[in-house]
Amino acid sequence: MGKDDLPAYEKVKGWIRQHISSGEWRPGDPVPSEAALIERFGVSRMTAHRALRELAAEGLVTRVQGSGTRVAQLHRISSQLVIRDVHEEVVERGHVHTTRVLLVGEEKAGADLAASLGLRKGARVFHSILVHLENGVAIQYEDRYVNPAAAPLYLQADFTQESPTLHLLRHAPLTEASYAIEACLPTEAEAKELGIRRGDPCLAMMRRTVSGANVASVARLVYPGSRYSFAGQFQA
Amino acid sequence: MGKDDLPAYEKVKGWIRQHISSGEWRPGDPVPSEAALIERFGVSRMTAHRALRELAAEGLVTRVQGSGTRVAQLHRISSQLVIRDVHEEVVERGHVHTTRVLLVGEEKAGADLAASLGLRKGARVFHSILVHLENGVAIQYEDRYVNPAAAPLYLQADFTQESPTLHLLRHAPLTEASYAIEACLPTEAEAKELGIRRGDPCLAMMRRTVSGANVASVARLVYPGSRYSFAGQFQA
DNA sequence: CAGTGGTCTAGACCACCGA
DNA sequence: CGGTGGTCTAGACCACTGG
Repeated sequence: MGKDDLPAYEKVKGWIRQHISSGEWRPGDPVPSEAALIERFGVSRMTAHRALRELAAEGLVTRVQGSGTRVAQLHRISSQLVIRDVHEEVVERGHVHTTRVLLVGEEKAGADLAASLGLRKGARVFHSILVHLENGVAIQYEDRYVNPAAAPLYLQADFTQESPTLHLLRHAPLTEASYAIEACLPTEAEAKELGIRRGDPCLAMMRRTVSGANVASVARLVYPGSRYSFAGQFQA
Repeated sequence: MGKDDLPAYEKVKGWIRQHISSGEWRPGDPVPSEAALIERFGVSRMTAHRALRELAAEGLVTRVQGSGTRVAQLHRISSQLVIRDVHEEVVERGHVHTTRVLLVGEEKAGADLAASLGLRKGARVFHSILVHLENGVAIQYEDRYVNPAAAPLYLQADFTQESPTLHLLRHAPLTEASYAIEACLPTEAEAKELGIRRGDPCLAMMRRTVSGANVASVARLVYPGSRYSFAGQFQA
């Protein structure tokens, strides 16, 4: 069992994958055509086609109508960068997550902020500043602005029990997000709250989330460089 | 035209996608079954199935055999972080990429390095240090160790013409990679070559690539924080 | 022109879930 | 048990590529 009960298209995919990762078929080399696979595996064309189509979607082969299928030139290094709720992440490591709430309130948006949130200048926005601690050590300074239209109950939330990220996910399902990760030095306030020096490098993530028709939130998350890194991996 | 000549399965996908991203169908809500889509769109089951299967692969819906298809819980922001060849990236921005080669040579690996590369302590390894410039401005300091077994011709390469990444992709097709992104301060050498001050924060990426049975390379890539960021986005 | 991939159909059998 | 999704086939028409 095991390999025997794999679907036919998976067998075909595995066979091709093996020839590629073993180096037998080099980038640019032709991959057997659908007709050839039909003969070799005794499958229908739809099945052979699905195998090749999925390999193309995975970036392992390149297909050109009328020309054929070839081993892809560059296997890009890519990886799913998953941005998660801090609370979830810390708890999963078996550690204790606590939150220090520095500010929860309402403000009038300046021009830049209003533009980011898709609101008029001077519109009411919610503002929160928190520090997240892992086993008592500060790992993230979270400065967040929220669009009241997306999460009207934001100010009532108890952020020591429910993180802002979680509150937003619950009340404003995510449809779109963009982010940028930069290196920076902490502001004076950030350094003080994180318990680091002004000269200690930090990772800063700017994140903007959209829920349906509204921009839900813009946040700046600052991580002490010495205590946090983004990691990931990629497998062919 | 335009939307009219889309394949049927794309029309079905678009229709479902629209209902989800507009917020009309919330996470957990049921998505029309294959049978329902067959009726509504007048397509065959294979076509309806393909639409739902691809949406599931994209993470937009969840399918459970015997139960049905539902809108996925989008409770994590995730996005394809693509790590690309610097040269390609710069050229794509319409800028000029140049390289300053600081070192190309052979060394004996210390214990840590040997372990990373899967070699014995004291084994021969290739070592290169380069600076990549975009329109004459340094954007990346690349310190790389290469396993001779994976790329025997590494020392002969002209890195002003072919970046180390590209050379490795050509001679040692990528099968696996892992990375970590951190914030750090540059070393004295890095600061000097990048034209920044010792106190300027940087992004550092540690990258380890595997090709077939060999670890191909370990690299440390340092980016000036003021000139580079990793960005991405996620769309439902 | 022959060979390739892109799409689509109408049926089929199976495994699974929930009432 | 009926409804669901997972897989598969045999055949079809089309668009594109290359010699």
